[in-house]
Amino acid sequence: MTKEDIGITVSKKEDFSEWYTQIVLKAKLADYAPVKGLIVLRPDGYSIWESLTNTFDKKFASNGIRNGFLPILIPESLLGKEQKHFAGFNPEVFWVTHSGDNEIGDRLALRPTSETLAYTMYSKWIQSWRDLPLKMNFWNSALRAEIKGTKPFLRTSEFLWQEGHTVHATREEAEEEVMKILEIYKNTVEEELAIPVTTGNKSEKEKFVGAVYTTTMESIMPDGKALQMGTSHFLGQNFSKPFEVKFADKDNVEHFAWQTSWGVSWRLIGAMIMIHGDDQGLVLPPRIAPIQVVIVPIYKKGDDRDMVLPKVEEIREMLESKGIRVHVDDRSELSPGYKFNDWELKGVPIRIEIGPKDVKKQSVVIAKRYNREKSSLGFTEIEKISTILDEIQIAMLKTAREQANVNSYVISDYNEFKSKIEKGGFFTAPWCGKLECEEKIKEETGADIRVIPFGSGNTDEKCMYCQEQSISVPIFARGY
RNA sequence: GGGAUCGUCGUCUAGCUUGGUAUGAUACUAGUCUGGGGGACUAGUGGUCGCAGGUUCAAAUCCUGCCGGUCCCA
Repeated sequence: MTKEDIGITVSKKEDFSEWYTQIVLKAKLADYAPVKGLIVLRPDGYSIWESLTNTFDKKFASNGIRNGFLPILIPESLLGKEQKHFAGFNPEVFWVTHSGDNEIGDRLALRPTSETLAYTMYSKWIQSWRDLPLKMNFWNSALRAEIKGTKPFLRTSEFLWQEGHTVHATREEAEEEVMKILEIYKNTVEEELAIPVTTGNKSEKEKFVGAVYTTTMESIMPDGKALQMGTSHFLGQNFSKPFEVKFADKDNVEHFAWQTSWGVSWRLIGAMIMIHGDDQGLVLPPRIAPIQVVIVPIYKKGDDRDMVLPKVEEIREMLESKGIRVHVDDRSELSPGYKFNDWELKGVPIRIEIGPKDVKKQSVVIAKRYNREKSSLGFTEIEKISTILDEIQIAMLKTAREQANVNSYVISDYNEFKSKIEKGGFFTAPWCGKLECEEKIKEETGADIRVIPFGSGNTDEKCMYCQEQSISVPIFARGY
C-alpha cells in the first residue's frame, strides 16, 4: 500500500460507487461480515448511529412515545394473518426451520418488520379507550434477504432501524400521528444531518404492503439517484381487524382501533456519507458528529511539550464546559500531518492545531472540515467555536439544498424525460394516476414515482405518458 | 431474473499463459533521530495463495463445485 492508498483513492465525481465504499471501509465505520449482504459496525460507525438514535429518542419522548423491545422471531401463522402484507414480504424473509436437528412445526421468520408481532401483543394490552393512544417505538434490526447489489448502509440483508407502532381511538388522531412523525423525521434529517428532503405520499404501487397509505421523505443523492429516507404509514384498520386490536369506547361499544407504523434506518448514515463526503473522506455535520472538535497538539522537545500541553488541557476544559464534544489526539507515534489527514478522513467538523508558535502568539489554528479552510483564533476567542459549529451546520444544509436544486427538473414532455433521466435527478412531471402508466414509465426508463409531494394535484396538465388529464405531479427518479 | 469480473501476509500487489510450496511495498514490533499536511534509518514478526474436491511424483498455477466482493443490463 502506498501513501495515497491510506486515504480515498478515487474521486467522488469520477467513481461514486467505489468512492462510497472506500469511505465506509477506510473511515472504519463498518466492514463486511462473512455472510453475504451483512456488515459489521465498528465503533466510529456505531457512535454515529448512537448519536442519531439519541436525537430521535428525545423527540419521540417529547411526543409521548416510549421504547420497548420485541423478539426477533415471528411465527409464520402470525406473519400470514394480514395476507397482502405477508405476500409483500415473503420473498425476502429468512426462515428458521430447525432447533438443533429437530424441525420446527410452525416455522419462524426472522422479522422483516414487526407489525404482526407488535399488534398481537397490543390486542392483549388494549381493552378500553383509556388504554389509548398506545405509542411505542422499537430500536432493533430487521432482516430482509438482499441477494444482489448490496451496499453498506444502503442495502444490506440486516439493518438497524427503529420501528414505531401507535394505536389510536379515531382515524383523525392516527392520521395526525402519521404526519407528526413525518415532521419529526424531516426536522431531524434536515437540522441534524443537514440533508434536504421532499415529503409527500407514495403511490399505490409503492406504498407499504398492508398500509392504507404511506407518507415518505425522499432525498436526491449526488449521483442523481433517489434515496428513501424514511416512511410513516397510516394503517387504518387493516391490521386491527385481523389482529383484533379493539377497545370499548366511552359509550361501551367495541371498535377496531386505528393504527400507524413508521421507521428510519441506518440508511440515513449512508445518505449522510454520500451527500457531505468529499475526496478527503467523511464530512460530519456538527450536530450529529460524535467528536465535534479534535485538538492536535504539536511539539518536539520536552520544553515545547510543557508549553503546549497545559494550554491544550485548558482549551479542552473550556470547550467541554460549553457542551462541545472534544477529543485530544495525543498519540505520540504519529506526525501532525498524519493526524490531520486521519481526522479529515473521519470527518470531524473542526480541528484545532496548537504548537509552540501558537502559544507564543496566544492563538490557535482552526481548520474547518467541510470547506477545508484554516484560520487563526485568539485564546480569548475560543468560545466562538460554538458559533462556528452552528455556522458550519447551516452552511452544510445550504450547500446540500443548492446541489439538490441543481439536480431537480420540472418536465412534461416524455421524450425529454427519457433522455434527461439518463443523467439522474428528480423530475417533477404530471401523471394521470393510473398504475399502467406508472409501470410503463418504470419499464422504459427505470424511474419510478418516489414521492407525490403534499399539495400536488389539481393541475391542468396532461399525463406525461398517456396525455390524459393528470391528477397529480409526482417526482420521478431512479432509486437506490 | 440475465451477464461480466475479481479473491495471494492486516492492506495493496508480483507470480498463473509454459505446474516444482511465493515477489515487493505498506502496516505491525523494537531502537535511534524526528515532529506545523500522510517522516527517516536499522533490525525483526507475519502468508502456504477464499473454501472443498479432482488431475499430477508435484498445484497459488490446470479442472469442477461452493462461498464472498464489485460492476453492467432487466
